[in-house]
Amino acid sequence: MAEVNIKYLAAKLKLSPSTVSRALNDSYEISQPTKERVVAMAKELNYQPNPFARSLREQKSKTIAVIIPERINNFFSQVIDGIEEITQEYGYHLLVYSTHENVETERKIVSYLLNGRVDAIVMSVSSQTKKTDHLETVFEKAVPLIFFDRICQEIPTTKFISNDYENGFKATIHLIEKGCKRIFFLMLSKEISIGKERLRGYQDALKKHGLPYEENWIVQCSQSEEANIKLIAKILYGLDRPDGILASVEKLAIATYHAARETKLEMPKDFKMVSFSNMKIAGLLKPSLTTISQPAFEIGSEMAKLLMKKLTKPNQPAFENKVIQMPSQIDFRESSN
Amino acid sequence: MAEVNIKYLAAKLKLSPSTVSRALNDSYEISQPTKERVVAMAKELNYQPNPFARSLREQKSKTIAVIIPERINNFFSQVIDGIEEITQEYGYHLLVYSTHENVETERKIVSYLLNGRVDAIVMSVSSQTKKTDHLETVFEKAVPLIFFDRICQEIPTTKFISNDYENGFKATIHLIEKGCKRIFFLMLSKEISIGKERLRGYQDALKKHGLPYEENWIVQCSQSEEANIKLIAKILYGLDRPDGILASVEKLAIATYHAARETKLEMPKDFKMVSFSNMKIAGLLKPSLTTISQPAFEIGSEMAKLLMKKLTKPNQPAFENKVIQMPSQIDFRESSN
DNA sequence: AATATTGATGCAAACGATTTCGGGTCAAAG
DNA sequence: CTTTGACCCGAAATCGTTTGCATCAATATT
Repeated sequence: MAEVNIKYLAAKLKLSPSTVSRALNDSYEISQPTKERVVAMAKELNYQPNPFARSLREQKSKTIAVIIPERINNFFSQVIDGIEEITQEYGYHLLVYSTHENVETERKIVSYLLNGRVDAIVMSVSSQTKKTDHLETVFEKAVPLIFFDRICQEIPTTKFISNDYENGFKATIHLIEKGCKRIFFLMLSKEISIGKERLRGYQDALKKHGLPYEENWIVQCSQSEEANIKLIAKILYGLDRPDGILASVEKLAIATYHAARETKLEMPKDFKMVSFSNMKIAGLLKPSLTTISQPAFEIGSEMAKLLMKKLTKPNQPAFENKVIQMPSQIDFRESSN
Repeated sequence: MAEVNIKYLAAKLKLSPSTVSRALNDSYEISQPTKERVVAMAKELNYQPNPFARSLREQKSKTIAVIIPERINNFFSQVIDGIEEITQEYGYHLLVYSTHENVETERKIVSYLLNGRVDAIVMSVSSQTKKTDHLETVFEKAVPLIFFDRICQEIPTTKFISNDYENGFKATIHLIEKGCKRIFFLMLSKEISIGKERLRGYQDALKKHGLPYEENWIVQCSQSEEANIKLIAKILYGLDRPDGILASVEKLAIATYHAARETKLEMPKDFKMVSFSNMKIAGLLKPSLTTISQPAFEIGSEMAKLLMKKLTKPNQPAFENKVIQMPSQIDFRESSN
């Protein structure tokens, strides 16, 4: 408990706390010899400035909050790795929260962060998020905010996504070219942005090829893995079952694999599938999965660069209200062949 | 910027800051009507106490650091989910750091945390960690510390692992029973604790069945995925190639899948494999993978419970120097059949 | 030679909360 | 009529930094 603080250091050096502080911060007001003396003593006593005192005084925390819908997800893990890559250089810390796709949790987390605990928030909204008043509050309180992947269009700030529309389109065209006529679209929720964009791409691709589609081809799944498997299995059992599936998120592709096992249907013979996914082992699945993978790490590092610029340089403007698209990569594999 | 603080609240209510503080903290010294008036006003103005002022005064941060070797790993993600499940009930925050299996990074991270920024540290050491002086410093500074999975025996605190020895043993026996005679053991590094325990189990199982093994059957892999694939492929190409593999961590099992592709060898025909892994989709691989999966979520939540007890109750003793084992589960699948 | 300037340092206030100490009121008890 | 104690509240110190302003000596300027 005998913490070595700046006062203790000052006493040891027979200087005032202010001089010590300035010396450690390399102020021009302090003479070179004094600086060296102070720095040496600080090192010797292993002095570590108290972060809270500093934060209180400076009104900044050197901490950034990252809010994601789920942790067990390669995409989000990679994004965080990308963020950390940049922020750690600047000595920033990362508070990571998972909403577990629950809006109430999301609201609670956000409310914890409005008191200055973090200097900025990076988030991907939950699939249940429809009302966005809690996010507007963040914006109004002038806490720098960046969205990625699951973005919130209503808030005028910078958002990072990949070319979702284009890839929804391309993936659908790919399935069509492979001979699919009845392509179903699996999505988590009508609310989330990426779902919508990918869906638009899907719809436009069908339209372009003059393929009609039924409303019930657009399947809304839930949070429960089991329920999703059941739902998809039911669809696969149906008389009017799909010969192609576009899964808008990884977990639905996995549910489809399980459903295919249950129904004893085989990809790509009985139906083909393409999925948005950042799974590294997509190529090792049976059958290997055709994926559209986002540049997750780069999305993270780009966001962090933007943040660091804003937070470490003086007089930075607020984030522009724009959407930055980073291209995904499509890897064709057995599941759609 | 017009932050509503306790002084502002006090002025509005024509009370002193101390009374407001007491009222909000439900002190017995404040009359019921006053309390209600204060709480109502606080709610109306959406007052949020400044966390740094509080932390500075209270000398605690309500924040816990979680340090893991890598983020893109189901096991660690699940552990963090388990930790969060408990800590969020208590209003604690989680700072998450990845060492990327790098000791230097680990040292740096740890040094950032010695100034009171966090109330406790939960960690799994990097595979490169051999010298442990930086961890001893944490212990000496009396920052509560818990290890899990990759533990550090030298530090006298509580550690959480699963029954690694037993499972290394069982997995090896299983391979032997399936007819394997030349079982190789893949590990990340000789340093890490779990590797050692799992290795002991492997060795004892062989010994029990009177099977000799060569020193070079114990394969030390690296951090580079590519290098690992090459190394394993080379082993599979060898004349004295294995007919069984026990992978002590998930990423080596995956590397083995890739190596098998390269060498055109097929599991389980040409060789069988069992791996420690928390992959959810082990059953969807080709071939599906026999796994030993740790109760990751429970390890996380148990650690968090212990932490919360220590941090929220008065006069708690330091963590006992003991290792708590939580049983893993083995799922037999095609790869070892 | 008197004054202005510069350089190096110290004093004290501030950041926003909690808490120790102490003061005042009022009713019941002595 | 005083004493006691319960009850309610405010002033001020405190946590560890940073920083505006004051101080004081030495040097530069006129």
